Amino acid sequence: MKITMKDVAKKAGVGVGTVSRVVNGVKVKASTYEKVHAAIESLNYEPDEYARGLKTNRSNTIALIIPTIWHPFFSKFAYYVEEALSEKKYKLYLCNADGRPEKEAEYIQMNKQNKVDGIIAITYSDIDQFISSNLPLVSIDRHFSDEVAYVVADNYRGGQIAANKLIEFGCHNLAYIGGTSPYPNETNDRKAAFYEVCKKNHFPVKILDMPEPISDLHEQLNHFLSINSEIDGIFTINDFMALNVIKVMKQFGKTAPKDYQIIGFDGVKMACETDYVVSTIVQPLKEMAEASVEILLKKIFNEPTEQRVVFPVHFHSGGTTIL
Amino acid sequence: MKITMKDVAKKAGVGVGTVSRVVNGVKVKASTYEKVHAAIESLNYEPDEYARGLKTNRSNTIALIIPTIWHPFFSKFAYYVEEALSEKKYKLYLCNADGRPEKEAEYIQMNKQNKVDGIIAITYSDIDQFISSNLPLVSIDRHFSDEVAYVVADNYRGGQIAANKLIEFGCHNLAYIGGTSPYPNETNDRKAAFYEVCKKNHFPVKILDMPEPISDLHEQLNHFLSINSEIDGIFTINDFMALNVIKVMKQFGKTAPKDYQIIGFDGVKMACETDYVVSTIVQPLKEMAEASVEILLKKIFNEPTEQRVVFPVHFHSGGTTIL
DNA sequence: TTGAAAGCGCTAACAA
DNA sequence: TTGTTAGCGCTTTCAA
Repeated sequence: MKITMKDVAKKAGVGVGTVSRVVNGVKVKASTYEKVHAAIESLNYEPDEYARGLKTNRSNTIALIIPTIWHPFFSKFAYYVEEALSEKKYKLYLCNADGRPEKEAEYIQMNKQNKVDGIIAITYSDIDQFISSNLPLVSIDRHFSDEVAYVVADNYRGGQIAANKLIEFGCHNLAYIGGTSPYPNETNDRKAAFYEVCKKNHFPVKILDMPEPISDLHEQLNHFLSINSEIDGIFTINDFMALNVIKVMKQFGKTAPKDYQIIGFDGVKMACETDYVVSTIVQPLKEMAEASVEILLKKIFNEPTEQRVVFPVHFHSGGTTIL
Repeated sequence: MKITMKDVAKKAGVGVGTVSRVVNGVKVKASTYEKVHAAIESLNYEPDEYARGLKTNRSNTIALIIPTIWHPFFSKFAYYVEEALSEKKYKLYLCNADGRPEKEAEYIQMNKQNKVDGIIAITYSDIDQFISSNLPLVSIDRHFSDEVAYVVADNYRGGQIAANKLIEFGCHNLAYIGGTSPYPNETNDRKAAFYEVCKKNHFPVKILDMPEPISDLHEQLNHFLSINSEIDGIFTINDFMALNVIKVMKQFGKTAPKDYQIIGFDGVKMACETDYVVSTIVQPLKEMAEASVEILLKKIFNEPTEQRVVFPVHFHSGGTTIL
């Protein structure tokens, strides 16, 4: 049998309202508190969250929508989001959307169903239609509309830093390698900034920009790198692309940083205690996760909040550049 | 204003019971269905999950407790658990317990609060006290009691395979390097099996077994490997330990598989499309995740189920062995 | 300060 | 086949 407030009330010799007050920390007479508290303890009472949620329209739960948790960038982000939420007594629904916009839509619907109070999303699919202006939503790396808050790293600055570092490290023939999502997001700034800095400094720069989803990545890299064999400084859209490039270059007998240098983006580490896997432009994911949570909670409580927060990035060597 | 069943019923000119039937897929007259369906669509009605949960005592949610999502082994597991649950229309609460048993306990309590229907846990802390026999719980890699189901890889066989492979690959001086959790789990079998096979084949074998939490890992490895410089075949408790060993060996000027060979355990890959990072004993994590979900759902529905499922492991080369 | 009571939106038993 | 209704366990208003 399930213990309810009624049981506690009867045992303590008070009304259910009083039990509710004690449970919710509303002030009651000290002696009443003692009685109720004792009854709760002895019955091992736990409030039913669903009954509470029905009354209050609050679930104390938010959903995190990401492409896949099985990727160090997203799992690190999820890690910090969960940490921050846990501190505020919020629970986290995990959604691996992975190219299924209908799954994203489903979680967004859950806001109307009272199952989630808000959503943090890293999404590259076309879900604009599902996003209403009164849905508490924080988006990462992508701008939906002026009503949707978003948190982003300084992608533009990142592209500049990458170009400057490669030039500083003595590269002469630069290249950018990346993919472009069909739905615009701010990661495109990385390429733009890189290109501009190269041009401004009169360095030749080749671009390989593949529309996503990318097929025959390996082949395309192979082709691009073989017809442009003079390339000695590469900037990639992210660290995983850098790893793929490194693999292809190895087949050509080239290793970094001896024969060329390469800088990725994201600052991927496998886990908390491990090292960066390539030289990279690091996004402050912890801070970004915490900011997302903070903004989302403000939205949920209808407090005023920033609509766009930009975080600084920095270069970190991972052994694929000379420094 | 929130749209409720009452609104739908009024609009469709039926009773709320009928709306409920339509929503839950119970058979009604075709014409009634049409009317109700049309009303639902036009009002954009979404059932309140909390009201439903209050009645049914079901949340269609389960919690996944892991040490940290920011680790490819756990994030891969979480990925497949979420996939399997999503298929069954279940939602997943993510809990990074990370050495905080009180956090694990909190999620276990949530079962009583009706917030979760069951739990899948990978835990190395002392939570036996919180686990009652009627809690639907599936444990990974660890046996709690005969009432708690658990899913495990064939750790013993894994240790045997590792020893046999190293011997087959020509190693003569073997070593096991691992850590031991204060709470017993089946990963200890890896060491035992490895040791036995080495002994049976009359190969010398050195053991470095560090009690967790491990302090000065680097120093301990350094010491062990320098006083046992003859070692040319190493088996580690997991892939991350292998990576640490590789780092230390590099400082001694030794690289695998040229100067020694090393096999880890787990089969860690950073993400779906990437490669294994070391030669390793692979656990079939996808199958284990799916089995966990299946068993848990059976427990939730009070169906009979296995209490212990063991999965086979296999060797996979990741370049730190000659084959 | 507290008890009684009215719902929150839904499901399911019962009656029609 | 369908409508009516009694709660599920809680919060919160209103009186006392």
